[in-house]
Amino acid sequence: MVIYDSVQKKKVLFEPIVENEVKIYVCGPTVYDDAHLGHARSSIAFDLLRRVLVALGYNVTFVKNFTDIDDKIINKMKESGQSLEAITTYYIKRYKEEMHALHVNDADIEPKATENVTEIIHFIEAMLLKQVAYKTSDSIFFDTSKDTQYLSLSQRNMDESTSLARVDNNDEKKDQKDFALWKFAKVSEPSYMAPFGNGRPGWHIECSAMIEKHLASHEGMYQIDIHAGGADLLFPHHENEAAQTRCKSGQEIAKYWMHNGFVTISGEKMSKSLGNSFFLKDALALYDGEVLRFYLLSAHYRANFNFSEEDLLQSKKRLDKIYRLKKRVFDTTPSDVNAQFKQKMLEALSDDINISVALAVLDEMVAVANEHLDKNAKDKAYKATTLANILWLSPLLGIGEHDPYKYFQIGIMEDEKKEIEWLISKRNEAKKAKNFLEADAIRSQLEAKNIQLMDTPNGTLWEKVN
RNA sequence: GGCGAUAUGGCCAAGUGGUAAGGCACGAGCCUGCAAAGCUCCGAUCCCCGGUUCAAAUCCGGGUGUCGCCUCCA
Repeated sequence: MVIYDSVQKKKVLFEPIVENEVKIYVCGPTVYDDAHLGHARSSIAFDLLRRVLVALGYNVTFVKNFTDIDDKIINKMKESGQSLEAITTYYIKRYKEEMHALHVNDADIEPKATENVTEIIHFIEAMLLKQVAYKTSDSIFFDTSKDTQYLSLSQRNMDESTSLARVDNNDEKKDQKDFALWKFAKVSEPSYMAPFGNGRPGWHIECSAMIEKHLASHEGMYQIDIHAGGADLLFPHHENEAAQTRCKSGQEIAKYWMHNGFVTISGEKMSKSLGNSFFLKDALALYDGEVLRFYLLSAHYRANFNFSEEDLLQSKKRLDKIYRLKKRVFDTTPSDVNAQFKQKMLEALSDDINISVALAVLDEMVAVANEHLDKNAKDKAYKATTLANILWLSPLLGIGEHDPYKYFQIGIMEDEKKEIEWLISKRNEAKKAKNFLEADAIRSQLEAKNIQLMDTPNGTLWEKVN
């Protein structure tokens, strides 16, 4: 397996710290609002990474957190009058439902910041003891000057060109770069008891603490294999996490870093301030989750992804073809996966998740199978292998897992189905009587309802088309 | 202003030194009563300029465009 390490800025051979064991931590969402397409993209990207590593035989431990205490959530509390828990519980539930619709598997561990405050406090205490953190009147800050490696992750230079006075220079921070580990309690804001003063954790500290708790081996080894997240997290979030863990433990927090590219809409990044967020709930109301997954999956995870409905519908057609082939071979019992197909597929995915090549391998398999079945419709052994190929591939990519007949009938009610089938039988009678005018009239009638007919040797099939 | 990506046929998108994968759309054909589905065939010299090399989309230099990070952010 080769992956692109976003700190080394190149593809490197992936070698887990402990043979066959892979520990991955992905930065999850701050749960104060509905998830958008960007969350979907990131989740899908690393869900695929996880599936590939599992397929390659690794024993993967996958952790994704929920940030459930944060300024934005507190703002939401003030706006809505709801409790912190009510807000975060709601959005976590929504998030998980939407991820399931996208066929994103749950992480092995899904820690929440609020459930790890004790660990966070211990972490901060250790840093205070090592004097890499200091107290001001309202916060505890990390002292970036104590970390000689600071900024090594994002490789930026803030000393000279820090004329970027865009950051408000207030408080008693020793240095503009220092960041809050703990914010002391304010009236009407949630807070936790701590020996150094009641308050609540800053953003970056939770990940360091939870990684240590859930993934570190506790045998003096704090480093995990892969730390992943959106490209915007590299700085400052991951930089700060790395600094914290380095200063506390003397070790690097992660061996490899992976960052996914953004989803843009009309070429612009989605953001609150631009008001162009495309929420997942809205997307899922319009498109099937699997189609959305396949679309978001179809470009390399590091590339920026410009969302467009037109491209999504193009992408759907590609998925349709897989399901049509599945339909063709669905009545057989799967045998063994074609070894060459399997090898080519894993080869592509092992190259930093080269999904484009992987999908090309899949398309080739589909085309070759269709061609073969056109000429040898009764080749049961071939059908069995083809079905095996599809059934092997589906859980690897998280697509094509549905009943192929049902896939083409999404959104069709039972009584509607009966009517369609009744019309089809009427059309077939007309066809038998060579009454093609009537047969075509029925077909047009169905087409008007977005029902496409296909006459095959095994009878007339129908699909709902967009 | 600093830093980092990226620029491939109508659209989406691989490929990082040896004469451009794949998908969608388009066109032609096979199949079909006709369609649909499926299959076959058909299209690009890779943003511009200069350089290195026997050989570059692929390396180097200089431009231009687009996007992102530097502030919460997947």
